[in-house]
Amino acid sequence: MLESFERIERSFYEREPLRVTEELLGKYIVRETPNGKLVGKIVETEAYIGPYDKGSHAYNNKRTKRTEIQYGERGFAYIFAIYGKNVCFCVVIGRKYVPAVALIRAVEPVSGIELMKKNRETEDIKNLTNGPSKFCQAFGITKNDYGTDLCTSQNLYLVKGEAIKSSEIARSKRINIDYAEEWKDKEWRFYIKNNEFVSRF
DNA sequence: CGACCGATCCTC
DNA sequence: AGGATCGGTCGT
Repeated sequence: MLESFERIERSFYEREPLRVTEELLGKYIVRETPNGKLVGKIVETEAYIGPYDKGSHAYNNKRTKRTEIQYGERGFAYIFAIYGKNVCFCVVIGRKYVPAVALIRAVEPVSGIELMKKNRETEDIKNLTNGPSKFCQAFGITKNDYGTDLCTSQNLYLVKGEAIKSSEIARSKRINIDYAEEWKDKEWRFYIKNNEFVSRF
């Protein structure tokens, strides 16, 4: 299935942010753990483009300890805590000093499903990875993974997958950013049509 | 150091 | 539809 298992190189991320966000669909995220390997196919993403996007943590170039990684090179992991126990996983896709990230909102479980069930404490496959924090929980992603270089890490990385036809891709407004004023209506969310692991239909 | 609040999830 | 839950951030 993953014969090629070719890691995504940095040049993939070094392109126009919305295009990268869309083309992450169909790629695979791999997590190596002492208890086994977890693999998921990315089925839903969102773009956050800091300098002018009021939905972004780095809006107006806000630079704090949390957002610092967004100001570095592309292909690194931006992970943030939200609502207590939860974290979300993003990939830095803005060129140096220009904060921008692609949020991975949902993946389709591919392998390591038993371990995902254990991590999520549920047997319901549909409920393992169909949300940004659910997927992180299933994959054991924590704040410790903040700043990981996805192009060189042995524990957490992205690999090439099937190209998704544009006719199979849907686009919409982003989720849960009502505070973002005029930017909340930007259609910067991408997902694979009719995929049952997308967070919301 | 206290207060506010969220790129969510879960249960009702 | 509403509560849980706590780290990041900022103001005092």
